[in-house]
Amino acid sequence: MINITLPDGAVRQYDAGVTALDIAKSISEGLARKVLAAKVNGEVMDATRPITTDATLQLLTWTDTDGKSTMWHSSAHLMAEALEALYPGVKLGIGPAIENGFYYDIDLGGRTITEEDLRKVEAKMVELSKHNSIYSRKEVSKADALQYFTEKGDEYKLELINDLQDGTITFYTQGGFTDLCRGPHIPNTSFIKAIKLTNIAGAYWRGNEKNKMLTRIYGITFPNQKELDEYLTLIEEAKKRDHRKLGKELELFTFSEKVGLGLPMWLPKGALLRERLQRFLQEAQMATGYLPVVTPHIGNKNLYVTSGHYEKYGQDSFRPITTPEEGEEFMLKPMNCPHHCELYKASPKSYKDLPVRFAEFGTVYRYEQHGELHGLTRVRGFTQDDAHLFCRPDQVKEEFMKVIDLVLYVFNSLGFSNYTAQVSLRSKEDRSKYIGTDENWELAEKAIIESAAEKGLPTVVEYGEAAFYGPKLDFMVKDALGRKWQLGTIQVDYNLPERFELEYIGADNAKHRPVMIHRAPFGSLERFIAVLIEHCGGKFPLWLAPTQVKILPISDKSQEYAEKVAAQLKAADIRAEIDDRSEKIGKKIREAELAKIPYMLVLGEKEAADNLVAVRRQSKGDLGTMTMDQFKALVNEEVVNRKPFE
RNA sequence: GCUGUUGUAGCUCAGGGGUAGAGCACUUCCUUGGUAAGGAAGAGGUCGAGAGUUCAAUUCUCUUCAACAGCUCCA
Repeated sequence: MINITLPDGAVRQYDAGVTALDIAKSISEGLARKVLAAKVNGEVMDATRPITTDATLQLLTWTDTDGKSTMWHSSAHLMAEALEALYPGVKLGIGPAIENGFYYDIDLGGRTITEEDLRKVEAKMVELSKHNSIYSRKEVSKADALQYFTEKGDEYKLELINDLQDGTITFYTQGGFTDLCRGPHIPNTSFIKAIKLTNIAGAYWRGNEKNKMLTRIYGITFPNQKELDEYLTLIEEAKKRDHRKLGKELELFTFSEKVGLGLPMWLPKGALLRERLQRFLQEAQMATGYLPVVTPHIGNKNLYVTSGHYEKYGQDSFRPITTPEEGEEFMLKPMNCPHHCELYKASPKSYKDLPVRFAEFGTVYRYEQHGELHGLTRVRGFTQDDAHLFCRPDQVKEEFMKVIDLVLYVFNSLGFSNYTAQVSLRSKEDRSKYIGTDENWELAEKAIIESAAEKGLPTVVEYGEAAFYGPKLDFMVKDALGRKWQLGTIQVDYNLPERFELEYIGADNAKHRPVMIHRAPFGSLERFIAVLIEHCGGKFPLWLAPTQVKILPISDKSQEYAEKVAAQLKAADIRAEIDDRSEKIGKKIREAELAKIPYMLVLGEKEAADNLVAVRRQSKGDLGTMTMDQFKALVNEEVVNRKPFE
């Protein structure tokens, strides 16, 4: 007999070799029907695997993340089975579960697959799922595994098997389909009730752009149709919040093919929003000892040779600008750090001067590959809310933590609560792409890891994500469709100070090297605003709204009063516009609602007679009448407290 | 950059080998209306660009440019 400890602490006894599914059955039949997989001693495995020793057991169902991903992984196998049935000879790459659903990379040998084909594959999957095929696990020797896929003629699987250790290889079979797979899987295909293949895309084999591009089919499955419908509705809703769509509708920004790809242009309303954000951060920075600086948009090529950026990015960047004079080359500024290093050198520094904090909203230009461009989140010209802190080694941690505070202040003020803090370190394998000594890197990595830990940030560590000159702490936020974007970033850098030979005179009257901290709480104004738009669905907090109040006279008779009210609001620093068209009040309200203007003032003869305003709140409706002073106080209170728009 | 999809009026989209249509927006006129669309008339497009096939191309073919999805990349 073995002891099985359940999540509630209860211990039950079973014969050795019992399966999680058996245990579920012993608890209740209803539970057994829902079990997708099991977590045994912390490891997720098939609910049908025998358990032979004492263990802790958690039964995984659809409500568990691991339960979902097990089902989606099994769904990928089901899709592969359907694909083999419909497209004999198809070769399979990998087919994992992802955050929302699964995909399988396939090689159709020159054939293409269309959206309509996906519907056929879906239908085949539904048909196969009804066979209630069991997912059965089998351990195989490397030789047998190689033989199986050699006969099948699937070179991708052979490549995968060659990288595996003999004795660790397992196959899973359901229906007529067998795949190389570590598992785990759901007990049988009947759990998969609702299926949607969402899209087709290309993906390089093993993520390497030198390799062949396979066809990737994405899909998602659910245990019932209702949940699938809800999911699809959610996606539709999310698309309505897309910043590219809202940016156009709310007249915030635009692009022009003639101006160039990835070069956003800000329309008046968007520019106003940008300026509000800029002023907000400037004020916070002035309060914490930053000094504003301004540097030019171009820099001599030698500046970037010194910094190392030219060697690293010169070939993949905008080409240098040449002058009529021979031999002079300038580059569009792709970052502000080298300029700031030279600013630091403008005067000798004492240890008493440090830290020096140079801040600049610096517009930079980077040649991003065509296919990477994406709305405002990935562009070729953008403005960083950049600053460089030059400090003594003993000040690094304190300064770093103050920057974390500033980033969190910015995020909190805008209601960004679901970020992840990512510690981006060097790749463990390939170190050739980084500059500087191991010693400096270790110092920098240590400073970041310790600071983040002391601030209690929930962090994830990613290797290979560091900048070439130093590690980073990145604040990642998701857009409407769940794509992750890096917003705030803080980087510790021991390398550029060395390359630029930055110095300060210490208390010992000797020269020392300062440490540099790069930081940008927004990341870039463009990307930050993109994510902000998607977060609030275009309903900006009042303090940021380009137009805060729309004044809606009921008829021409109230025009004069409307203008008087507008003048008073302007004097109170409230951004208001009058809708003086000869339209009915219902239409004016509808359009102001759709434009997501926070407040509407409906003004007719009644209001004019009593010197009042009838206030309407966007998406909330009529708030009744009040005096101008009351309305101004209402607005002011909301602005000062930076209340989020509900 | 790679794979796939798309490109028709300012916007959202329909159409289709015989040189184009709707709704909204826009202009003018009527209407002066009290909390999510008042009415009428008008104007607006070399159907992304180039080449080919054809008596004839916006429609078919090829090339190219751009957008979108994903991959790769991101100082």
